[in-house]
Amino acid sequence: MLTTDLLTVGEVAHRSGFAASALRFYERQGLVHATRTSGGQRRYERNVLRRLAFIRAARNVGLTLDEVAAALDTLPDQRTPTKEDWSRLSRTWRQRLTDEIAALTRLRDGLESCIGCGCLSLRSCSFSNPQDHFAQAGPGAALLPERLRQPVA
Amino acid sequence: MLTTDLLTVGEVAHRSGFAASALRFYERQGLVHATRTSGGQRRYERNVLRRLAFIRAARNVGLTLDEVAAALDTLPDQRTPTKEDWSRLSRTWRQRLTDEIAALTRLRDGLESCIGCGCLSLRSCSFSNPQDHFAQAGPGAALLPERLRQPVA
DNA sequence: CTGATAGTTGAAGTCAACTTCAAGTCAAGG
DNA sequence: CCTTGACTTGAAGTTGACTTCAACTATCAG
Repeated sequence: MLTTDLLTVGEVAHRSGFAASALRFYERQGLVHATRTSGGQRRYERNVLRRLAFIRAARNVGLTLDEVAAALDTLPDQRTPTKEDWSRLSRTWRQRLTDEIAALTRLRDGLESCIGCGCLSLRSCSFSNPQDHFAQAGPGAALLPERLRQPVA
Repeated sequence: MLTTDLLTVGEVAHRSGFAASALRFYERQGLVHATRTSGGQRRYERNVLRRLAFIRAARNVGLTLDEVAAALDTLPDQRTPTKEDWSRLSRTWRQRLTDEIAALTRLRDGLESCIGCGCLSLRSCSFSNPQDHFAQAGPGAALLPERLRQPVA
């Protein structure tokens, strides 16, 4: 490979929309790879852009970076996803989105039927208790899948 | 008011589904209030349960605690929300849910039309670039409203 | 060759919403 | 009175996904 078409971190940052610091972070996490110049600076192959696009898309769907890493690991030898991979992985994502949409819709419709009833504290209120079970959420960031499981006593 | 119907933090925790530590945290944040025994232990009035149900419902919709606090502040003199208040506030929530559902649906439909096309890196891919603008997200937890705005370059 | 611009590192900070901890104090049944 | 379980506090830790910082170093147009 010629050095001619290698990208600097700044170029990749600009073209991918990720901050340079995020690219360094992703590298530490093993999500992307870069070669180095003799002076130690990163040089990226062009296909990193597609890989980053894949990462961003996965993040948009709500995958954690660990999940993204796992997904990328299912690809033989770290290659950038092909059409087939994309199709396979995106089917899972579609299901995830569908589930989230369904959960949000249930929540909204429960709210709809609750407006004006003031029944917040009742167990029968579908808005307060969208999933009918008493899961305890852990600490940390409130992600969508978690917050759809919070019932009211 | 008689001391008879005041609740301990453990009782409130059990009946509200919030951990006792969360109740203490909410008190520091000014979201709930408790009187104290001569020995310094918390005693809650029964209506705190409705207030907590309100908080949980708001959290389920995706409001931050700051937003919940702001919402509770719109209630005259710290009283527990009435039917009217609940109705008023929940109308805003409904819109929020509707927006989130719409955003997720757009995302999924974009994905749908992209399956098999492998077009991830193209600007025209509605899945990679759901909002057609180039917003930079801040740090911190990936919340739903944020992650729907992440485009791919 | 030089100066501006861009890149390097590890460590520490950020944010939200809590939880966990250590070291002790209170309440109440027996 | 005593024991046991519930309660108290402030400080620090947790999680995920990064960002910021300080103190250098590399690259390259002119």
